[in-house]
Amino acid sequence: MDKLPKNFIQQQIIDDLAEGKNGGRVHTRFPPEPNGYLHIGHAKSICLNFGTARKFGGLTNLRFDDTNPTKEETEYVDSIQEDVHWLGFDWDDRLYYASDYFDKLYEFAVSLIKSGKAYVDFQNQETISDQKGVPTRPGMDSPYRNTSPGENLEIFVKMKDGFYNEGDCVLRAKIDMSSPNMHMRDPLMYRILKQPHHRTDNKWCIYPMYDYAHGQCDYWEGITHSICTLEFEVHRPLYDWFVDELKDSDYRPRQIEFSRLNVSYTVMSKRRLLQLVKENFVNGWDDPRMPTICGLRRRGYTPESMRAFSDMVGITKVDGVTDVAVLEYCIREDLNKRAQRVMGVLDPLKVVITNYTEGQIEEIDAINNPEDESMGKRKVPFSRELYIEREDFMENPTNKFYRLSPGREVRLRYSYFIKCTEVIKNEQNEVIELQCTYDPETKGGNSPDGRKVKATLHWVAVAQAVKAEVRLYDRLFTDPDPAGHKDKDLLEFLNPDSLKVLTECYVEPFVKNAKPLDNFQFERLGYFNIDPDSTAGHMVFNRTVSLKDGYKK
RNA sequence: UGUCCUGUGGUGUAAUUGGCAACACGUCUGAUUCUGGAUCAGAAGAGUUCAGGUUCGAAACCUGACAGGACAACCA
Repeated sequence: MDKLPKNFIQQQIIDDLAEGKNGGRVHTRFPPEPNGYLHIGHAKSICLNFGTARKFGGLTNLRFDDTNPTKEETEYVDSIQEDVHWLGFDWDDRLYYASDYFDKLYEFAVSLIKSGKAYVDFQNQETISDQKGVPTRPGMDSPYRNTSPGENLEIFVKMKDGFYNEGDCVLRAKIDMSSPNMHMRDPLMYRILKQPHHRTDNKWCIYPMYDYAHGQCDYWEGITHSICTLEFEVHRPLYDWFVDELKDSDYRPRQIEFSRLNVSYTVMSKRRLLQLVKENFVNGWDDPRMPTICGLRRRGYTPESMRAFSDMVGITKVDGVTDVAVLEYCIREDLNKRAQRVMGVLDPLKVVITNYTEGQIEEIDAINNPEDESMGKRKVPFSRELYIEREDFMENPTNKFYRLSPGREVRLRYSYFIKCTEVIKNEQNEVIELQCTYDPETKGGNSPDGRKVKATLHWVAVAQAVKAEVRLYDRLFTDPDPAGHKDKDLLEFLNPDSLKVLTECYVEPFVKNAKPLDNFQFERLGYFNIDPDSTAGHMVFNRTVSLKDGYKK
């Protein structure tokens, strides 16, 4: 984590340091608005902010950007802190809220009014908007633009004291109505919202706008590098304008923008994620199909894999879409080294070993993780009646299929070679059972005569297996860039098969005392974890990601 | 008919700041293997959006096009 790949932001920090700016300090902040759950794009920003500061021996604050009480809730504040911690980062005692600065922001507004740089505008929203003009044409001055500072101050105090109603008036900065940058055309600083705030309750009825609050909060916290996403690029002159009015030393925070993360086959905007939750297209913010941090956590992703992903995608100003395969690579790579192996059958087909003694049970040695010897071994029960994966049998095998078929010998992992002698079907001509013979000489999985088999199958013993529910997830959308079509609604691309619930699955008894979120590899199938819905009597697994499959039909 | 930003293999990034385009994912071979996984070895795939210019030399600098994005919430 300490040696992130070099990127343009680090280069700028190096340059700033070389110029001796800010006394050699590096101080960043992660400033979410508590209006939703964090997603993997935020994870990238968290890793960038905390990781960059750490690299330069600096600090990172967590700050809730809570300037709009109509959208913000304590539920989100709590989940955000949980997610940042889970990712492996800590802000020590530097937890801040924009609302901590409401008094100071008010005082600063008063000083701007006194120096004639802010005024109260009583026009309605539509009129103000019309006067702003359009990007290609200059705007017009408001008739309230030249109200005297004294009068403005009097009005602003009344605004704060609740004398006016929502929409009656706003406080605006007096900058430049003909600026080519729309954000400089006398931007709003305060609006009236007669709404309780999740932290300040009813103390305020005027609330600062983001643009008026952010740079000042950065300044008061001693932030040196205020990293945000590209859409704030055009806000930077305004950020600088307020900081210039405020600063009283050489220190100044600097805003740097990078491109937000997009991942193929999913969406990354809080608004759209909220829609998926509210309209029940998913089962909540932590639905394992969601790109939210809590969703990915529930799905089985580890903090390590998410940090690795964050490092891999890099930091630039280029708009693009990262292939979800990169994310999947990161979790496979991590879990391959760490996950406990176990055998589980998702679509069971019964196998009876006709020459195996009825009632006999053998405890077979199995390796817990071939990538990590220190994880040791476990015992797996073997008996006459087993389940194998239905797709591991083909009655009339194609030439690329080398698993079980009539007359063919394969290995059951860690146990014996078996040969299929008979296929039993029901009236619908469906295969319901296989009769096989085993070779007692092949115990442990190798034949003393050196004969080879082409396939090794996973299996579980019928009587000892734990019955489980397994939830298989597929991409939420069928289009690589579902939000990227101007003419089409995102919902048109919802994948109807993004969730498949299997209720007749069997897993070896080893998993019995596992806890929610524990990761496993089901051999030959993929990585699975225990869903929090799981109970002692009803185990529920999520498939985090399948194994790479080299078998092409 | 504005301002700002961005254009490098399929994808994401890199190129020590002007020195014959590198890495990762993905894809495809082969070896190996009691996971069709992992591992190992290798391959294909861009001449850097285009056109000019500066230079011994340009992905990088300049000019001009073209393409994409952001900006006209009392959202952040």
